[in-house]
Amino acid sequence: MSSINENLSHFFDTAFYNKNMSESSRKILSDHNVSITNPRILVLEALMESRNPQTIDDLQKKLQNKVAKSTLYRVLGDLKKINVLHEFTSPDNTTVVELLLHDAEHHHHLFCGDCGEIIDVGLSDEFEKLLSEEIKKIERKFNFHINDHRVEMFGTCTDQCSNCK
Amino acid sequence: MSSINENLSHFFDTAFYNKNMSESSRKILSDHNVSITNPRILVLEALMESRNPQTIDDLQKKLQNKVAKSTLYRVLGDLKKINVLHEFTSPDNTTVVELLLHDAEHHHHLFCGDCGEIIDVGLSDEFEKLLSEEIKKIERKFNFHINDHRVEMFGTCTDQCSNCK
DNA sequence: TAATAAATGAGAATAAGTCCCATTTATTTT
DNA sequence: AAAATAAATGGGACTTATTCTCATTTATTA
Repeated sequence: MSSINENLSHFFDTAFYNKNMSESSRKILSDHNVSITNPRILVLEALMESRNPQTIDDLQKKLQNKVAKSTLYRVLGDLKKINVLHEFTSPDNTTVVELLLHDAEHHHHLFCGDCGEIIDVGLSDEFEKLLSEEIKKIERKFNFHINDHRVEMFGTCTDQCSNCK
Repeated sequence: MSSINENLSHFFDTAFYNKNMSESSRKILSDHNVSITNPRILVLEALMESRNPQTIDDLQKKLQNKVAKSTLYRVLGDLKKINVLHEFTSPDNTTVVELLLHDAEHHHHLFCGDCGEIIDVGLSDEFEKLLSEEIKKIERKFNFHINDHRVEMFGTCTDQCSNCK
């Protein structure tokens, strides 16, 4: 059975271990030649605060009176541009965002239709290998160049989601 | 190499073969105990006109001056409720919709980042079987009940998309 | 430290989707 | 088949998420 700690691991197994979030944030920005500003640090910190994907609304709440709405959207755009942020849409059509740190493992998402929680899920290496093979077939068949893929799983947590119990 | 005809096949291999779209639309509605109205027929016809997923905007253009915007959304909602319509979001955050006829095969989506085209893709039976196994593992691991899944693939068509050439 | 360039805040503008209600259309009853 | 009832529609107002604008502030460079 999975635990929050397991989900957190991809953050804490990293070079960021033992650094505080502000330092980590600065490093992310400087590593990508993006100027280091307070709003950017605050947004990155908010993103780091939880392991799983968050809604824009979650972020806005965390950043109330600290970062303007327009700035929040702009900073998220900046982070997408340097590929440290992944944005997607949950089945109820809410925009959701998560940090993609350099060593964050390739993963997929599990959506709870009851509470809306979104959980990062890794699939086995063997399976990913087979999926890559399958994708190569699709590339040939449709004459496409495929550079990314994602498996989304939809269901309901029976007792596990933090919001659901 | 795939062809449009192959993509169309899941429509034309069906009971709808040899019926016109209006008849098919009526049948869909009556089969689901939904009252048969003109706007519903028009929306269903517009949905049947193309094999691949369409944006709401595509539909609005097809239905200009025939179905009010509010009605279009309402009818799409009705069709979702009776499970003949699948709605999802493309990577550029556009809402996209496709008919799910009773014998439409389980399939996935391939997104072209250049032209925005979305293509229905079937994966091999063996692969789907392995994916189901993998999903069973996830259900146990996260204590979830998973009732649906989707593989999304992102890339660029090299010369194949209808809009791209 | 001054000059220049970039980023921010606040709110106006836009766009997708929903809601409301008077009218029309479908269904049921007689 | 017509009248009565119930459901669906059109049109526009409303809401909400996101983007845009521009004067001010903050960061970077000289």
